[in-house]
Amino acid sequence: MTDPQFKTWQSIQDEVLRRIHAREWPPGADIPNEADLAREFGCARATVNRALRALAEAGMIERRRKAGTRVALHPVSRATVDIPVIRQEVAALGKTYDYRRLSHAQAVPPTNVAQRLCPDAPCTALHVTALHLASGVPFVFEDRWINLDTAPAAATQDFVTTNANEWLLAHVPYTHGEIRLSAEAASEDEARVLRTDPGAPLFVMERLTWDHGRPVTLARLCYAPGHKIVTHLGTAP
Amino acid sequence: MTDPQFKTWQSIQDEVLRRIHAREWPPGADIPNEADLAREFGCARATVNRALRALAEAGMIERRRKAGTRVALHPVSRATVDIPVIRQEVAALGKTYDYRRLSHAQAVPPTNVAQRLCPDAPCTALHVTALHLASGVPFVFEDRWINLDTAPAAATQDFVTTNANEWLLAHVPYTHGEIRLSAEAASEDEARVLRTDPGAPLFVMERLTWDHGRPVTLARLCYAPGHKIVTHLGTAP
DNA sequence: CTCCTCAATATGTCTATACATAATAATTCT
DNA sequence: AGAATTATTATGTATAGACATATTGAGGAG
Repeated sequence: MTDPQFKTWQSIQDEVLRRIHAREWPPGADIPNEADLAREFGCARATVNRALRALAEAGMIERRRKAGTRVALHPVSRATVDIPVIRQEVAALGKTYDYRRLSHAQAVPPTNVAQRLCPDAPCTALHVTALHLASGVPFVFEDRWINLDTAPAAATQDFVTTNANEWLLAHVPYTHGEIRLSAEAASEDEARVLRTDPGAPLFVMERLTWDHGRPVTLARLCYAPGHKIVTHLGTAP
Repeated sequence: MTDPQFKTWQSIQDEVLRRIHAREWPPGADIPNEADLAREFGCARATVNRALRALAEAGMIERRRKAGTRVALHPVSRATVDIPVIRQEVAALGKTYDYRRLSHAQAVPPTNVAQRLCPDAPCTALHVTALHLASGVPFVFEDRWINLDTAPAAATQDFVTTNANEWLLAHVPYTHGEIRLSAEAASEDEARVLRTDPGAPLFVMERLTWDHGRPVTLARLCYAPGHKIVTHLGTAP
């Protein structure tokens, strides 16, 4: 049953997707193993592996050693979000970027922050608040805590001219992070800084980054009203 | 300079990341080609390719044929968001899922919808609004348009018992999509349906899916106040 | 000087083979 | 029977070699 029309891993990926959509392989079903598929498609196992691995990364199928490969029961679509540095985000809008530091102090983080920034022991932290502007208009209000145990070099910076995110990107590596997105009503302070009304719906992004299990920084970014984030599903943009 | 300590593509990825963080290869710099790196690390070129490809997918480096590989100038962090079917989202919260269709009609989409759902020609579309509930409490208000030229089978469905998203996932394949996230103030209608106050900050997700260049459906999902989306940066969750 | 063609080059992919690893199934021991 | 050990199996990964493909840059024609 060697079919010479499937030569590239992309074409194999397409054929597998077709069978899933056509319900030849319904959700939850096991699909043949790589060796059998390679024989059927008339290609090397590595090529089948490449195709199936890509589909697994996209969340369409689930793979486990020995257990085999099965079609995902609930096709979780996995979207990728590009999160640029704010300076770039502003530049992409064709506006001029400006940055203003509002406050800067070493302090003991409040419990809700400490819980995530230093869950194990009490830590010293740097608290920085700042405003990012797009052509003079408030764009993002940033409220950031930096764990000085993980990033001691940050203590030497006052972040008046250099924004904290860019400095950290350049000087403190991180291995992984977590981002929480939500909609929240503007507080009195946030409304004043962002020049909007208290209660206005704000897009809020909370970022917590880690370096090999050690928390680096927790940033809360409040976007001015009207901000949108665009992400993509599937392969092509 | 063959260094036998780099055997797996993961270890090579780590080493490349280390050099990027250590500024041995600063942002924007070209990095050696695969063949040279393979020689340096004492491994096969395919192994280096695997490592670099993963880094490129993560947005850390940029690769172009002939031009070579360079460290990304602006380290856009690329986060992956898992977007489950709402039924699963509710189930994951330990609540019981319920679905209620509110309206259903074939109609000519308003211009702002038509612009995205059928940019080329006027099209017939199906308009469905529905409410998703978690343990009886309004969870998501859905306002969806379905392009009947792309998905004619949808015209036979009334979506009273089957929710449109799940039916579409099961019957109409899509190749890619776009998701827009924003925070918006609840309108009168939205507030009434979601049992909240007009002006309350709502997390809004607009999804537009395509099948080979043909728009399938445009869905606007308004989450009840308090909803958060969590995403991950880097490899490990 | 500009446009075009062509060769050089780095990444992209495929193949065949081999071994590693995780997880299950079968078997043996207590 | 129940626990511990071993075998089996499908995926995960590494390798060397080959060819494909996109781009760039140089050289030549107009």
